[in-house]
Amino acid sequence: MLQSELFTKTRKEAPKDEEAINAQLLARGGFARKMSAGVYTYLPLGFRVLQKIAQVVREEMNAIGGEELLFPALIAREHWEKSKRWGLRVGYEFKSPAGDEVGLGWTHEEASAFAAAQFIESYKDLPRAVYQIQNKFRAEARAKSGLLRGREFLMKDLYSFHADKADLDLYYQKVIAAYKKVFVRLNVPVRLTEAGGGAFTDEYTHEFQALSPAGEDTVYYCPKCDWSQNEEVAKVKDGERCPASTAGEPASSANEPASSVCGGTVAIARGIEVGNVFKLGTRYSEAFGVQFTDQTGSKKPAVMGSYGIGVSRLLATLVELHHDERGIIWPKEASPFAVHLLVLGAEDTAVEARGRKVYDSLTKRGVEVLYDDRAVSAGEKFGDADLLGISLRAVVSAKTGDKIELKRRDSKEVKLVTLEEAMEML
RNA sequence: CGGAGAGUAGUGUAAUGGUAGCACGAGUCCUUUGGGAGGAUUUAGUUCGGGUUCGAAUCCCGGCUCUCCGACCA
Repeated sequence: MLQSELFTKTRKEAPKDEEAINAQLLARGGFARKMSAGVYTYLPLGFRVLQKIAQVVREEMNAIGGEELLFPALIAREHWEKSKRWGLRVGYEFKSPAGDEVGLGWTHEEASAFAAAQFIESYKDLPRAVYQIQNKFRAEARAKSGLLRGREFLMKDLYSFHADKADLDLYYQKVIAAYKKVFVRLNVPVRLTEAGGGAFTDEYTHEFQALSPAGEDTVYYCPKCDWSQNEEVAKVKDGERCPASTAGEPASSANEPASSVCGGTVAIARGIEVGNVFKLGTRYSEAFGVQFTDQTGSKKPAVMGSYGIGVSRLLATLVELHHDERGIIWPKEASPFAVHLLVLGAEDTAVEARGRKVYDSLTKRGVEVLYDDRAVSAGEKFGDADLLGISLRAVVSAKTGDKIELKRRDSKEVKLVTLEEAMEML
């Protein structure tokens, strides 16, 4: 991609109606712009990041047997009525000019159960898991924190169906493991945190909390082990002894006797909820008739689970977690391009030709390159490179001779390599 | 939804009752090219509706929008 042809431009100053760091940097870089409170356009650069994140999520969901599909966003009132979730004042609900009453999907337990009911008939059809990556709509009373809490946001939601609770428990742990992989790949350290179920379930649930001052949840956690609870369910406060019975064990039960051997002291921090997992039981399968015949010939409702990752929230979280005074620092797997190639002094035709050759060679090899071919000063190119935060910067100029200067955005080190060496690395 | 604050060229800001100014951006021209360079020139604005006043960006009332705190919430 030639930067001179990019749809967006960067800005030196942040819009004054954005206070959150994620919104400021994303707006300045031309990744995303607000259209109204809590509603953002993902511009080409931001959309690329979103797709990178989605791809990581997709790979890990596929790895645990998830099948991707796409549910409708428009869900008729009758479906919400079945699960008694019409009129909850969580979603956008309205009557269309044609007279039909619909709710925009703020979650898809109804849609997934409706679909599953049509295909799950026997214990041989279980377990199954489907997921989608789709915009969710929520009537937030107050959108805030830039892209962290919007009224329309991109989410990955996975729904699983099981013959019994034991199988759900097994899959629940598989999803947790898969989520951990996602967050490791995206360089988002998380705490698996116990929490309440909100409008989804009465059971205890788990959230993946990325500790950050920008977060809106309050998390109690133990720095010495994995124990972590959302304040909405926490029975201890900061400064108290860690209630975990064993260090390193996932925080799976609040009711465990506190025969503490961890010895840590509970700390408090703000957290961004980037993922969550729910055991739904049979509430939705009963409402929608997701039934199967077991080995003995009797009919049973499937046991369900649902699991979410906020894809657009993750994008904002990445910015909150990884930035410096100059701009964003994208982790490699989320970077909109693999390489940001800068050519300096391109009015020298020899330099211009070398820059073009590097761009063509890398592109031909399948490397995604943003090529800054603009006729602007070196300072402006460097400034934009730092702001855009592409994980690897390459410079071609009179100074680099036949070589290419490489610098990772998250490092100060630069090294000179040949085009061949660069091709090897990428 | 309760409370607070803010809306001035594309962007960021000044002007507090008396000629709407500056910077950046954008256009044209010249110079410049390893950390947002310089000069010349052009462009473009008071959120909307009422009111007070000789006169309103400025004061008052109402609407709309945005931000922040709270409630709620992935």
